[in-house]
Amino acid sequence: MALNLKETLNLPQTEFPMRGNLVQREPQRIEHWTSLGLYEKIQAKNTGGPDFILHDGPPFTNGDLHLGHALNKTLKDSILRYKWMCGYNAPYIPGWDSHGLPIEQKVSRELQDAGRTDYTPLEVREACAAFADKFRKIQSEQFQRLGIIGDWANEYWTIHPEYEATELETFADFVEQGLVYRSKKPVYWSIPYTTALAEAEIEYRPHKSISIYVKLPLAGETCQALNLDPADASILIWTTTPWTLPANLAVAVHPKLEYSAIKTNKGTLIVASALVESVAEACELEGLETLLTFPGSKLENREARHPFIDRPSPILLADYVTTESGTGCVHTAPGHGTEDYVTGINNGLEVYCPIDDHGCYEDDGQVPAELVGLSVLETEGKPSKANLGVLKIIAENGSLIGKKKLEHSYPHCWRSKTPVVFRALDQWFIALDKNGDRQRALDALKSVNFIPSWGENRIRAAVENRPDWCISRQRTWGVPIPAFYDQEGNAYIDAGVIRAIARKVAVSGTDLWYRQTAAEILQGIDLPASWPAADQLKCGSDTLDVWIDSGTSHRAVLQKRDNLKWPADLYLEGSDQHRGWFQSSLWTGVIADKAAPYKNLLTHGFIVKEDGTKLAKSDGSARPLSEWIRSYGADVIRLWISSQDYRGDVPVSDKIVQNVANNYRNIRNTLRFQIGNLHDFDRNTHAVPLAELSAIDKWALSQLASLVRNVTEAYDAYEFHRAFKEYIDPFCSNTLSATYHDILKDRLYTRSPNDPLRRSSQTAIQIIFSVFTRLIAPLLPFTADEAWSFAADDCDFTETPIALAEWPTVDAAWQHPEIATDFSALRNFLSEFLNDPLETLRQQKKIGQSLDAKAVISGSLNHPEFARLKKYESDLPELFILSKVILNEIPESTEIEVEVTHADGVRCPRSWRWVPELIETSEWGPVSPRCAAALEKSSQSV
RNA sequence: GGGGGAGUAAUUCAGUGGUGAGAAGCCUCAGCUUAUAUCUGAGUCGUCGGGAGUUCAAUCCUCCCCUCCCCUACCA
Repeated sequence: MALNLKETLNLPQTEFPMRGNLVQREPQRIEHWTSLGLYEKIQAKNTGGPDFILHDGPPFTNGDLHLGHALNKTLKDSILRYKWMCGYNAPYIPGWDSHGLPIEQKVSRELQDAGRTDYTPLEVREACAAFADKFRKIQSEQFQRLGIIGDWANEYWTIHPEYEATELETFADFVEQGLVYRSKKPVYWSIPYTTALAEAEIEYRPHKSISIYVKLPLAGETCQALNLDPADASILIWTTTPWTLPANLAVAVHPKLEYSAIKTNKGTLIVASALVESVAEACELEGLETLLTFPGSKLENREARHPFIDRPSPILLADYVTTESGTGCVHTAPGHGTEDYVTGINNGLEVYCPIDDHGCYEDDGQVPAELVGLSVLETEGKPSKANLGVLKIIAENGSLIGKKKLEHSYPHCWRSKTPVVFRALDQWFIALDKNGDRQRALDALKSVNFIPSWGENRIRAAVENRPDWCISRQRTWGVPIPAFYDQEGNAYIDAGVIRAIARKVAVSGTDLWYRQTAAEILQGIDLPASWPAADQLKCGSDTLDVWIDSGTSHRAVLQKRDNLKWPADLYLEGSDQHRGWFQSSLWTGVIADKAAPYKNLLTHGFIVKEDGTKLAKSDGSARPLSEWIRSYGADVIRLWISSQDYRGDVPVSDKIVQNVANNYRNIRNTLRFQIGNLHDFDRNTHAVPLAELSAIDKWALSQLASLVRNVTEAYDAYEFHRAFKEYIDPFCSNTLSATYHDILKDRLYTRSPNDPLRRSSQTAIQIIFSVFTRLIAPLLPFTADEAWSFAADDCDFTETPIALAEWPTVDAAWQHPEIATDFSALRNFLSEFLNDPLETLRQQKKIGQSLDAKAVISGSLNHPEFARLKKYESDLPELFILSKVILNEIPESTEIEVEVTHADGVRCPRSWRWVPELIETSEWGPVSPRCAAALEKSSQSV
């Protein structure tokens, strides 16, 4: 009876489920890890090991996590899990960044929606703190759901009082070094957020500007000097920001460029000679006649008049003027541009900026009445009222002679997505060149290792190019700039005072600044002699740029905690952080600690759609992380991350993740097969000495040795996608599933439980399983731990999780180079010479499985391939999964000939192998002699 | 405008100056029913982004072009 016979086979037995059911089961494992205190156990295990400090970049706590967060934290987690298994002392302190404009904006809106309009700064801050706390908790849970292990109980947070205190102390260092200054300079200004912005808060987006050509009439003396008719002679400027015209104080020309005075139907115009043609086209000029040409230097000290305000606009020389676009005569508004500012300062012009905090023209007596109050802010791509107002004026007075739309990239506020304006106002800055800090920063980068290497260029460029750091923000949700002002508005700032305040902040947080008067804050603090009395002072209302918050983390965390050290071994963030956190941390490190706070800088790209374009909420491609986890489970998402080359952009789609889910299932079932076949194997009593293993098992262990070496090497280089795609996945599907396991079924299932060959293979499987699960544990922590539990304790949740295991190393006894070479050659022989004929027989319905066939291979022992076959003659039926392999020696032949036919004899109903004859057994009926012996042994042992 | 990265099977990744460009995988067919929502075999799929050049020979080298991504910028 076949059914009875099936019961005599040693089939795999395991409760390890074929399907992971990850979505439901993973959370249970997290609970188990937490209740075990897994993180603490790992730290305890590795105390005294070599240090590896990965410093976590703090995500901003203003919403749910998305795949980008998952990419970042998963990479960190995989690295740390690997390092932990390797014995490194590597504490992981997750961090959070919570100050800043986006939260404040959302909270303000919520307050307004609730009908509140009169809230105090303190109320806003409290609401912001509550908001940040809510999302800190949500994000923490979502990260942990991904399997991220860390010291979640001792996370760092930029709004913790001690953290804020360190930040202020760092700021005191800056002040002490004389780097902090206050100045009226043009800065990026976000109108919706009514605040200055830093470089890192700018993003370039396409923008449609109205570019205009405007005549500025030349002063009489200038016309005389050039011998032009004062009635219609003007200098022609070009600008893409009409609203800056009221702030025009000068026109800049290049001293060495050639300029022409041209008679046209729209008056006599001065433009750069090289641009006459393009200007004529853009302004539809006719009847051109060049009156004279001269170098720009000839215009020095000459004067034009503002096109609609009664004041002069001197002509100045500047080297940056080009003939790439425009007219070669540059509209200069020192309050609205960096270069304009410099030119203005050099020529004694006022830093004039008649725009208020909300982007509206002020009534300063100079701005035309019809413009006062108009906003320069563009909404939904429509021209601003200010632009329209200016256009109207210059169109009416005839100074506008050309107008053209121009699409170009323009700086925008990263949060509100509106165009920023350059606006000069009093702000705090950090001087980056004063003490040679920029050069020190660049030097410090030389000692940093970049992965990938091109990261160095990126941060180097950011450091080289950034102007002095504008650090003041007109916001309340942040760390206040500890500056005081007297009644005349003079600012007072002092390192000693700041440090004393920091000590108070360490206890009560920076709310202190908003709760107390200046006199109260300064109570008990010695003021510098030059300061007025404390009761004469007011607290400033600006807060520090949030990049100082997060940029101080290495000081607030690495330097303050006993179990950490400075500098970090590794920072790992998205490539946008080259100009963000990487850079701000570098500056604070170089200024305050004279060195970079990191030794290695690893960056990853961004998640994009399958077609390489950005994710968007509108088409559903920007789903929150929780949805992905709900669909696939954390391990599949993690495996997807591991399979991607993160150095570039990382594409994602359901199809892509589903492909990875296929790989996942293959790995899972391969593990299941191994666990199931080890159910009756006790390593201590059944293991066969490695030297006595059968050849096929020695081959498998050789493959394992290569795998360990290759995967370890890939992990050391943080190249998870190579580890997985190049080594782990092929090992699993080719080496194990398609080859080794397939071959082993016969011996594992049909031989008696204690048969030496069966025990030999179980010995090898046990080793492979133990090693393989550890190799994948950093990538697939849930599945590896689940399998580990079943194998170790035959339960779902072991008390000694795989994360506590040691990283596997190669045992010299696994290596059998000769067998490895021979067997791969023999398997090649199978696929090259045997599979085709087998498939033909199968198509002809002559055989089903390959065990129904036999092969006759003829050749000479002089032929190396035939000699190799001969060498492993007894292994061949197993290796080829045939019932019989006959080697037919033909001494003189030069070729190997193969004949595959249906096997002879009768089919054993138990092992399905064809044998010459069956033996009758009393209990089981006729079976092959080998099966009969196996059955007898089994019944004896029972 | 400048700089960097990338373009190889639906997809994710390998790879090499030289006979038929690989792995996984998708799809189709078949086998097994003793890993069975698993496993095995076979077939299919790519003008190796386009064009030109160097070479006996190019997917790989050179040049030009196209597309995508990132960074950067004083287009005033």
